[in-house]
Order: sequence, then structure tokens, then C-alpha cells
Amino acid sequence: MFSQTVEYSLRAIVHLAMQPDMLQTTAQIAKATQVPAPYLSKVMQTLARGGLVTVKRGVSGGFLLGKSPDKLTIYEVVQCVDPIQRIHTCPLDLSSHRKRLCSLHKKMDGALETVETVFRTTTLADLMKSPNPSVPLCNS
Amino acid sequence: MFSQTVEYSLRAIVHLAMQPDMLQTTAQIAKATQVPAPYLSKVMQTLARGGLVTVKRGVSGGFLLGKSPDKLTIYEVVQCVDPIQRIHTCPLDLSSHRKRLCSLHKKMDGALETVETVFRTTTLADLMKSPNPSVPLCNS
DNA sequence: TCTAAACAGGATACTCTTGTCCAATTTAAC
DNA sequence: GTTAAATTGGACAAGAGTATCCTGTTTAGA
Repeated sequence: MFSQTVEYSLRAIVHLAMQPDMLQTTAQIAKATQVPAPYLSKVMQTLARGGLVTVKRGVSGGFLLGKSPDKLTIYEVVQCVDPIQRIHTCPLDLSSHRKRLCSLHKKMDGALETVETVFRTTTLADLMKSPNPSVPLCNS
Repeated sequence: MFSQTVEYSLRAIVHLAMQPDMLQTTAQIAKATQVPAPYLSKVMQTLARGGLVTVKRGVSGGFLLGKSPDKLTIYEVVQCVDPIQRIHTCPLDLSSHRKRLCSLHKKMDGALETVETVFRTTTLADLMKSPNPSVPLCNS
């Protein structure tokens, strides 16, 4: 249900969070996260435009996390590259549903809301500090 | 985040549930749900193969709900046409994550689980009886 | 200053989803 | 039995998402 772009962008951001203050090239991130390098390059551009990563061009350049891990939620990442679209108005554009969704679309939007809440309340720092023997992206 | 196919199939099922025991042709469902008729035809085939609707071919034929509305969850509909894919194994296939997902993928799977739970616990009957002035699909 | 490393951006190709069309089959009703 | 309504299935077209490549620009460092 999550797009490849979402999966890839989260892997990249997590990788950057695990190497604080170390410039990472697209090639390095691509290798560590197993994402096709040319495609990752596009994703990184999107993240840079959104201010989630900072970029340094030229020799010995690369990417850096744009915000502190404890202030950066995975919701921001997702919304930057492939936003969750909540259902605010009736998809059938029925005039009487303008103000109030019917039970079907209200239920579907409720499901979207639960995802949004999980993502809003999860920071990169949360992912790093979780007492989990499996280190993100690493075969440790 | 939900595919068009999911949206369309749920509209169709809800429409059938609102017209109990009345055969509905593809054209009728398409009109009521504002779904392109040729595409809906394919979706109905999928639902029929899954046993969620019963079909009568030939003159004065059409579709009927295959199960009683209080026994039919929207989860079954979604899984029939465009299944929610839970994350059971590490997408990077890291051997050490075989048994235990890392915090990132565990969190993503957790979000999928909340959606699954909402859908599993919602029957068509629930959607019909909800005290909501907006009747599903209807401009009442 | 020159070179090479690295990102930026545009063009292109591939794949999957979505959408359309048509001939074949089924079947109720006359 | 004939006809017309209706689904079935296949083929095909359009669009979005995914993936690749190439040229240009930036910039550290020799």
C-alpha cells in the first residue's frame, strides 16, 4: 500500500540519521539501502527541495539530514515525497455529502487517519533508540 | 493511498447491499456509483470469482451480494481486489532481520495493521446502519 | 587553473494500473 | 426457435509510477 518512493525515501532518511554529520553520496546511500542509484537520485532531490535533507554539491559533496532526528517525523518524509491524501470531500461530489462524508468514506478516511497518526508520532530518533536487536538497514 | 480499484469495488458492494435481493446490472451499478462501466465490469468479475457477489448471466441478469451484509467485511472486499500486503519479511532481505523486522519496517507494518484492523471490524451492515444523514452513494 | 567528484535536470524507456472496445457466450422472454 | 439483454474474455490504449541514461553545473583539491 505504500509506494516504492515512500519505502526508498524512508530508507535513505534512516541511513542519514544513522551517520550523523557525515556527508553521504547518492552512491553510498544507494548501496546501503539497496535502492537503484539513479532513482534514488531523484528521490533525494525531492527531499532536498522539501528541506528534509541538506545538500552539498561538487567534489566531496553529498547529503546530510536537514533536521535533528528528534524533530523529524516519518510523516514529514512521506508527505514530502508521496503525500497521504485524506478524504476531505465526497469522491462522488454529491452535494449532500459536501459537509459530511457518508459512512463508507468516513470509514476509509478513518483508516487513513490511523496511518497518519502512527507516522506523525514517530520521529527518526524513535526509530534509532528502539530496543531492537535488528539495526535499521544493517545486517548486524 | 487506496487504489481506484479498491474505491470502485467498495462502492459497488455498498450499492448492492443497499438494494438487497435486487439484481443489479453493471450499467445500473456504474451509474449509481459513478464508475466507468467497462472498468467496473472487470472489477465485478473479480468480486464474482472471489464469491463476494453472485452473478446471473443472460437477459434480466445481473449481480447480487454473495453474503449477508452482517457477515461481509470491507476487508474481504479489499483483499479480493487489491490485497493489503503486510510486511512479514525484511524488504532488504537482510539475514539478521529474517525473524525480526527492524524498527522502521516494524513501524510501517504497524500502520498497515491499523488499517487492516479497521477493515476487518467493519461489515457492510455496519455501514448501512450507521446513524449518518448521508446515505452512502446517494444524494438524499 | 585544471581535473575529477558529485549533484541537477531533461529525455527516455519500462511496467503496472486504469480505462476502452469488441466478439463470444449465456439466457429470459416473446 | 428467435431475439435481445446481459456477462465473459481477450485485446488494446492511455496514464502514472518506476527506472535509466546523458549532459550540464558546481566545487574541492592538486
